[in-house]
Amino acid sequence: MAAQPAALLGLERTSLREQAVTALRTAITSGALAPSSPLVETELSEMLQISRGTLREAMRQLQQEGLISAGARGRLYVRHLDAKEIRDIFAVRAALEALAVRDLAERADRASVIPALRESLEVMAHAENDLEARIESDLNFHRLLCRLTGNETLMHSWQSLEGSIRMSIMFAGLEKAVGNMDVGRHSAIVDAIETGDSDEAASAVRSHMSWAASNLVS
Amino acid sequence: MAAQPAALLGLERTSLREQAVTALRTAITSGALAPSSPLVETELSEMLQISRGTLREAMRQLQQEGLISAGARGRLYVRHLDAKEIRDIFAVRAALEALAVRDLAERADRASVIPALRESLEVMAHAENDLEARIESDLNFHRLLCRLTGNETLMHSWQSLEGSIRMSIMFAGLEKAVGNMDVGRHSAIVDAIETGDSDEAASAVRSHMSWAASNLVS
DNA sequence: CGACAGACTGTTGTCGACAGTCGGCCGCTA
DNA sequence: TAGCGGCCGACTGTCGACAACAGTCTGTCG
Repeated sequence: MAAQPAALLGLERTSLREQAVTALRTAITSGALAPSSPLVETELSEMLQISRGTLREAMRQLQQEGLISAGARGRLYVRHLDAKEIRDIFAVRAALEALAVRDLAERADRASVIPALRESLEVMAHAENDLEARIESDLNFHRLLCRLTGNETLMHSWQSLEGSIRMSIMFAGLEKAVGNMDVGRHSAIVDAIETGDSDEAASAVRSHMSWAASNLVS
Repeated sequence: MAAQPAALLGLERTSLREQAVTALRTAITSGALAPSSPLVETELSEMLQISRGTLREAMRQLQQEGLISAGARGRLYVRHLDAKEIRDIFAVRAALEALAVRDLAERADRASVIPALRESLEVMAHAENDLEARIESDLNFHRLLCRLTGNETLMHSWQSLEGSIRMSIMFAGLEKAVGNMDVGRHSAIVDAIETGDSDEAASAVRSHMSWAASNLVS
């Protein structure tokens, strides 16, 4: 997410709230803020150098994304995931992505989406050694599956889950997670879409997800 | 979403923000706030008699739920749905609920969830004349499907969609919507769960949803 | 020594105000 | 009269301060 070169006309202007959202999101999904640790408004607002009101809006958004959970009396905590929750998250994710690939595979013009997917796989293959990069390219691929459907609601639901997915990966440890990012496995999904076999595509996604979840919680 | 009876010990202590959220939600899903109409903070805060900061938090939440969409320069509008978006919403909904019923049908103790579902159908059957009540009981049934799985993530995702579903119903008109609330159709889903036929249950949900969506946009 | 009243502290809920920015109106000018 | 520049109203972005409430500590009294 590097800053645009500000190509003359079209400046980069993000509100403090947005900046706070991304800052908190990465802080949580990177483990800088430990799970179950309390999120005190006054502390965070001072750390981020923003007012409490602005911070509150950002937290409300993260809460809706499932990265922050509410305790008694409005108190907020970094969400804690146990093994069951990780499985649950991946079950929902599987359902959403299965819908996506099924939609793509059933299209008459499905050939037009293949190049983008193959290119995404290419990027994934080139990120062999960098753990971070592999994870990012993996998530990019799966996000792309949803985006290509053009179903805004699906895209929105998936993105609401993205934070939880990242937390799952962090919770399990990066080493375990990269085991899920096999290019061959992903390639099978693209192949199924290309041949138009929607059942095969959906079941490939589902088995991929259930395997990934088992791998993470093992 | 009627107010709880405040059952002695455990009073009704809802923050202004929560009250604002539900007030705005019902205002939007009931059509009191027309789709695409601009939501001016100063106006709304005065109407609801709350400060802008409190209102902003509420709006941020509704935005995440998909009831409010953002325009240029932070301006917010009531979301507008076209036919395609309604179909998309119901496609995602179908995927989520198919996951739910599949999960329920594959349980060894699936019999334990049947009574609650049957009772929910009973309520639906008794709300023959009241359009509002039929819609509520229908949504209650579908929400119950998700809740019974015990999958918090699934429940959360479904609820994020609930507002959009209500908007779809309002957009299409209540008369069209009630055509989807046939007890027999819903009963078929419960039957499939009871017999443990997960494929049948899932496909019943999917066909129910695609029929409902077609009906709404017709 | 135990228990209870009271002050105290930490934290969230809520508010009003100021500042920045954009679109539109109006008058000036060539 | 068409173009141009500046003023004005309308909103959102952001902030700091006050109020309320629960939990904790402390001192005192039985």
